[in-house]
Amino acid sequence: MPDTIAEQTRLPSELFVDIDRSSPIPMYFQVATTIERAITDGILAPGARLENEIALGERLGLSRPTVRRAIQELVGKGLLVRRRGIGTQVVQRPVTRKVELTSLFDDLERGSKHPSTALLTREVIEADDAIAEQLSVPKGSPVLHVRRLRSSDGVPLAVLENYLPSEFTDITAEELQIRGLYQLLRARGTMMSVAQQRIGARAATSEESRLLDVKAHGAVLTMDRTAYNNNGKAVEYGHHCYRPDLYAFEITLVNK
Amino acid sequence: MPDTIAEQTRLPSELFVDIDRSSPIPMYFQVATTIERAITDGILAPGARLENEIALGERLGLSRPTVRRAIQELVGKGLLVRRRGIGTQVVQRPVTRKVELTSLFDDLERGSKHPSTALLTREVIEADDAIAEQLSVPKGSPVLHVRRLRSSDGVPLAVLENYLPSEFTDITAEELQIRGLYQLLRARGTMMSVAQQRIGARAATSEESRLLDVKAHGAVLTMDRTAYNNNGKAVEYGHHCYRPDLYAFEITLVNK
DNA sequence: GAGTGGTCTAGACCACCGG
DNA sequence: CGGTGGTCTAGACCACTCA
Repeated sequence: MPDTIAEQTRLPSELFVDIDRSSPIPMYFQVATTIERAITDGILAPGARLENEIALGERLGLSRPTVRRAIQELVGKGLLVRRRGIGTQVVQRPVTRKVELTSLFDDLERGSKHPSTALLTREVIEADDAIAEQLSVPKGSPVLHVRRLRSSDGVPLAVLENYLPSEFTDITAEELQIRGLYQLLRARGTMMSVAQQRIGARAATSEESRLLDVKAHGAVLTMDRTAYNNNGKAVEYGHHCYRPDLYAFEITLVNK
Repeated sequence: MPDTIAEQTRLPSELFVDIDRSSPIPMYFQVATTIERAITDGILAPGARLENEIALGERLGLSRPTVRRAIQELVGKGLLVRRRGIGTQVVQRPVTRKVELTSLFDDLERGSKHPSTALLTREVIEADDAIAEQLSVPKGSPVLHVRRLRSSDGVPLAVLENYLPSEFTDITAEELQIRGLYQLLRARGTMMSVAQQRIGARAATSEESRLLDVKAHGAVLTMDRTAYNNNGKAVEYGHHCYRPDLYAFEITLVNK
């Protein structure tokens, strides 16, 4: 059975009543979120074919590039697929989208869980070779070393070890207790822009198995990350260690 | 020390002599790869500030949207960061970009390692609930179940377990021996378009520790993936299991 | 041949940033 | 204030797919 062309689904115009030309939110973004909601609400069924860009643009009073960008946004999220000469379709997803306990680090703080953090270590040290290289600072320059235990609903979830360059060595233990590291950096005007992560696994150290309540030499999930601010400068290096039965990373890959 | 504005680096025009208007390769792509090469070659140093879009476009005889798209391509790859009112800068990277044994699965086949695959199982089974859901096929419909041991330079690296829907049940054991699964699908006209991955860790089963030469109940890195073709249809579900001392996933995250 | 997405142009106005 | 990127327009031509 070769590919059959799905019936084109015309989105009801009522969906788009919320788009507001005078809003500071870009039009392409408003259109993208509207279509995304139509997908998650089931108005656009999995496999359904979308209207073409031109027609959609005329209905919305928007130019083709703007509509195109909105659609491209959802292609990048992995919700739509496009083929030249064919059209745009909704990706076929499993019906039950259960995600359980899941995915990337910040999700925890957005989710309905109650995260808490215990500060294990806070010290200013001199950067050794490895840290100096990761942060692009001279060897021996002062860096803040932080070690925390992150829990969710009282259950220990991860041991977080981080190194920050000298401009952050004044971050206090009190600040670290109440707020996440990224919130602290954001409050200081540092916006994360790019991060490189490396996800792996290994056996737990004896301290990790004690902290995380994992059996001796049991498996832990690890993530090493170097993050850069919008100036291109490295502002954080972290080595994190997760309980594998409570944590996983979810990633969506697009195209090739 | 607040942000200082880096000196603007004007890329030598000689770099762009290769761009070819009549080439089928899009202009934005040619420009993007040229700039990317300038970064990796060190012509654009980490932290260097790029020419603005307009000026670059005039020099190359290209419109601003085209140049913009080229730059955006590299922002998406995490090589550049942009700030309104400021400009575009190269991300500060650690000088030694050693990646060791690394990253996502297909890399292995592109790399200089010598991959080999041993077929452990090939059978057509009826989809149980979990498989049926992942592949969006009816429960009980025939699916191809494949289990392989992937090695690199003779060292066992991963146990790969895959399920494919009925249109692929005719894939033979011989085909699986000599070519990767994705190459087989591509040869049949199936292009992967989107994939959802979930990366985690757990203790190895006794069979896995035997196959991968990992000690009993040692840690393994796992990846579950559902891949969709450019029609939005699920075409593969896989559960992979990696030796954690030889394998890790590298990811670059952009923006927020 | 008709319909689709992929690329490209030549402008325009705005928001944000630094000096 | 001038310079930057962020958004948007209204067209154009092409490559690809299907009937």
